[in-house]
Amino acid sequence: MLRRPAQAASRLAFFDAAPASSLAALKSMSNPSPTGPNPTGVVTRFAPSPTGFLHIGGARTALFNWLYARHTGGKFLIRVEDTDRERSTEAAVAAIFEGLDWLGLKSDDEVIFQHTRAPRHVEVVHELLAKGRAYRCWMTVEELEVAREKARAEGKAIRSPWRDSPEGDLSIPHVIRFKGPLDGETLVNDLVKGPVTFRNIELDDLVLLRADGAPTYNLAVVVDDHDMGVTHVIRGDDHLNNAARQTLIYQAMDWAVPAFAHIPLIHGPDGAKLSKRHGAQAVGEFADLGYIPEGMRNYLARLGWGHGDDEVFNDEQAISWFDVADVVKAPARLDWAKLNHTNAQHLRKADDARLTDLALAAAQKRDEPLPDDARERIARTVPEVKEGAKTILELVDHCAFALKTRPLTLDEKTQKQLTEETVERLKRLRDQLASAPAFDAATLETVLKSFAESEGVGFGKFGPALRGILTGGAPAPDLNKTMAALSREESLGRLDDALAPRA
RNA sequence: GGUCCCUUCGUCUAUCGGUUAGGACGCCAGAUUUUCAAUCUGGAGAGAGGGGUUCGACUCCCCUAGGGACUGCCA
Repeated sequence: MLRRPAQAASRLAFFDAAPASSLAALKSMSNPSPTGPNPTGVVTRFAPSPTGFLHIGGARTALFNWLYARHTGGKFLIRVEDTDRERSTEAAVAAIFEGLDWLGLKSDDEVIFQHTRAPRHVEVVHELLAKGRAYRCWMTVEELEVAREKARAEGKAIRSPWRDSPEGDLSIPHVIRFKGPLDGETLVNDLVKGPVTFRNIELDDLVLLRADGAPTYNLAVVVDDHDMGVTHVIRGDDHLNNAARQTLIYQAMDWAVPAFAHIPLIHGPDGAKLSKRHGAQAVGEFADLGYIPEGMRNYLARLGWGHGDDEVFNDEQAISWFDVADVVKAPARLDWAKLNHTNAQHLRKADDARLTDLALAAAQKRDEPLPDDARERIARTVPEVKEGAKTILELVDHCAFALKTRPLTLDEKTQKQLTEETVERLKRLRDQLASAPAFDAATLETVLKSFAESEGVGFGKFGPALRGILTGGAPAPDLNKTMAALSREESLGRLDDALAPRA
């Protein structure tokens, strides 16, 4: 049932490579396995059409393909479906690869650009013609419209009168259609939906080659999937109907039909098809909102697929557990709250240095000016605040208190708390802090506790004032952590600013 | 209109003929408390409706309703 990838290799070699302008992108996007063995023979592919950004639903489709390939020890390939030259743009190609790259999904072989394979597609069409499984059709647009209306009224598939008549004038532009069987039925044994049968009479004779000689999608996918040795076609369930038509083409060519897995689309929180009004759609937007790739992968994997009670897991676990057959049949809704939670779980596990880089980059995008030592400040603060942040953007918010420069302006609430008694007490605390053996959160916790004890008061007597002085009212973690994040010098400085006798 | 797909707490899911229908997010309450979070404990919350099959149905079958896809010389 499974075709060896080697069988496909020779075919592909005969086509020219992608446009030079895209070569750089290709290099970075492909990650050919050095050895190349593929014991299970599984080959999956993600085949986006470059007419826009990488949609979150497409990203999940890519992820499922990738997970399944990894799970089976097979290959994951990427093919750009750009047969529609009018609508395909290079900007879109770049955007899609940027999204995939961010998500960490790379092709195991060179990326295929479908339009470069047009000669091969034409070749196959001529084979079908020779086999009597395709025919030339000179129907005009007007004729088609009439036929379509009639077919719709009768509840039948559209048929061309040229199907059974002698060929017309070859010099007049015409399309080439597939000659589908009129009886029997076609079974699509879908891995997700189960067996689905279509009566062949319902399936129309789809156009294989346009009047301008360009191949159409339904033909190109079949030829490319076959030539690339794709064994598992995992794609959106908007293609379920196409699967039957495509199966017919495989059969006409005597090619093995790949396994199909049609996964449901992702809907917006209200259950409607995901669109602009639901907030983000493009994976790039999720990146800008401060989600991190591993959090996104985890959330996306859990959307429409589950493994018992496991909610938060890493790639290794996802790979070992994932199976397309377990994908849920119904469409899932995007849930921002759960995305946030999942992302937060991964954020807290992420490396501090990496988070510092991400937070700094996000902070630089904001309008507020940053101190020269912003990186150092963020680096000190990240470990103390990352557990409370759901996104990188929130992480930056939580670093804000540390990015303020002296002297801080104290809010009214804090100023009111600075009674003579409190000021004197904080001065005593200042001395304790100055002589603390170390300035990490753990040490400071001890210092604060013993100070409160020696003063014979609770934290309530000086905590709020201290906090106000240290943060200027910005949200911050526990006082000991806040001071550790600020450093001894900055903490004492902020205290001195506030405790100095007023002029 | 026709063909096809889908339907368990608000949301994501578990269950694969016998469970007090489990978990997670969110929500509510409490704990903690030096702000905002985070954290911990507890709670409310579901098998679209109707028929079958069966000793027994969320699970199998049929119908209805609702949602969706396709029906292009788009992909």
